Amino acid sequence: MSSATPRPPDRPYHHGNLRRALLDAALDVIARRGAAALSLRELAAAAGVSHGAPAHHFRDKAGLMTAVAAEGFDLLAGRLEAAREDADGDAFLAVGLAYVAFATEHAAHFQVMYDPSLYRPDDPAVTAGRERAGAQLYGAAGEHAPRAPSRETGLAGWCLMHGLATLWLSGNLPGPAGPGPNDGDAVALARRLALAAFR
Amino acid sequence: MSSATPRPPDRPYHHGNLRRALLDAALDVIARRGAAALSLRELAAAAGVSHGAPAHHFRDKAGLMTAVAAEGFDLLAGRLEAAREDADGDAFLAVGLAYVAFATEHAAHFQVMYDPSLYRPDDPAVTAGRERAGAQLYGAAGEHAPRAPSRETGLAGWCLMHGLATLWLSGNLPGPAGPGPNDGDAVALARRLALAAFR
DNA sequence: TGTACATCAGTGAACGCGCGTTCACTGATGTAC
DNA sequence: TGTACATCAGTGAACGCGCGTTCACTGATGTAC
Repeated sequence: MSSATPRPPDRPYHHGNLRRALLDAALDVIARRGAAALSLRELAAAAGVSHGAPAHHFRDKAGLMTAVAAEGFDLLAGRLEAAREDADGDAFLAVGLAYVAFATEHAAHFQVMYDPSLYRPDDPAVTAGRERAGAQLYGAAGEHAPRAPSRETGLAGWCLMHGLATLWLSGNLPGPAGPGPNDGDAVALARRLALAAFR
Repeated sequence: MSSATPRPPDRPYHHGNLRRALLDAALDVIARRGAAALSLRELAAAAGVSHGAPAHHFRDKAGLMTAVAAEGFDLLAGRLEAAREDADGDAFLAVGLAYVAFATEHAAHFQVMYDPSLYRPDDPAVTAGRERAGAQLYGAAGEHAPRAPSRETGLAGWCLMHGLATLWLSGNLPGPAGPGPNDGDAVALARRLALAAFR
C-alpha cells in the first residue's frame, strides 16, 4: 500500500520472479474489484517494486492483460482436455462441467478472456490457446449426439455453460441458486441444468 | 468534441431535454467503446453542455449508470411481457428469443445491466425492473414443461440465451455463427440452439 | 397587465488525484577469456 | 582464480493527461398576488 517504503533492505535488488508476482497481483485485484479497477502502479506496489518495473516484463497495460488472457485460455484448454480424457461416459457433459468449474475457480482469468477489449485478441499465444479450448468444446458435442446436428448441440452446450458461469460470477442468479457469487455449488447446478435441457 | 465552443449562440440556455440527451450519449459510447471508456465530461461535451451540468440530473457517475440499468430492466421486462402475450404456441421459446433480441438491439443497456459493479444494484427502480423481467423469465418455463421441474428448465433456458447473447456481443462466437458481433442473425441462431437443446 | 420572488438549469473556474509512459541511471548477474 | 565486459532487472524523477467533483454564480422560467 504505502509507496513511501519502496524496498525494504531485506529484499534483494532483483525480485526473483516479478513477472509471476505481477500476474498474481493482477488476478487478485481483478477477482476482487474487477478489471476496470486495475492499475499497473498498484500492482507494482503490491509486489514491492517501483512503478516503472512492470514495463520491463509486460510492455504496457495491454501487454499484461494479454498475458492473463493467454494463460487463461491455456489453463482452460488443459482443463477441458483432462475432463474429456477422464470422462467415463458422457464426455459432452464432462467438458461442460469442467468449463463451469474453470470459470468459478479462475474467475479473474475468465473475466478477462471474454472481454477482448481488455487485451490484444490477435496475440499468437492467445489465439493458440483459444483454438485449443475451442477444439474441446466443439469436439465433445459430436460424441454426445451422433444423430443430431452436432455443431448446434455443441454450441448450445457452450452457451448454456457460459451463461451459467457469467450469471453466477456476476451475482445475478436469484434466490436459492445462490444469492452471492460464492454460495452453493455452481458445478452441481450446471449438472442439473444440463440434464434439464438436454434430455 | 471541442470544448472551446461550449455553447453556440443559437442554442438556448436551457437544453430542453438534457437528461435524455446524456443518457443517449452514454448508450452510444458504451455500445461503441465499452462502459469503461465512459466519462461524464465527454457526455457533457457531446450534448453541447458544460461539464458540470450532468451532476444536476444524475448526482454522479454511478447515478447515471444506475439510470441506464433501470431503463434497461424496464425495457427488457416490457419486451418479455409482450413476447409472452403475443406467443402463439411456445411462450418459453418466444420469451427466450425476445431476450436475445433485446440484448442485440440494446447492447449498451444489456452490458450495463449485467455488470452490477457499474451502478447501484439496490436502487429501487433497478430492483423493480429486475423483478418484473425475472417474473417473465421464470414464469414462461412453467408453461413449457409441466412435467419437468420447471424451475431448472427456466433457469437453463435463461442461461442458454444469456450465454448466447454474451458471446455474440463480445464477438466470441467462431466462424459461421458470426465472425463479428453484428454479422448474421442472433435470434435465428437462438432458435436453432433452443431446438437443439430442448428437444 | 405588471411586479416580486422562488425555483430550477446550466456555467466555468478550480481542486486534487491517480494514472500510463518515458528515460537516463544504477545495481546485480553471468559469461568469455 | 581473476578480470573485463555485456546484459539484464529495477529505480525514481518527471511528463502530461483526463478525470470526478465542488461551488459560487448567473440566466431563464414560472408562479403568486
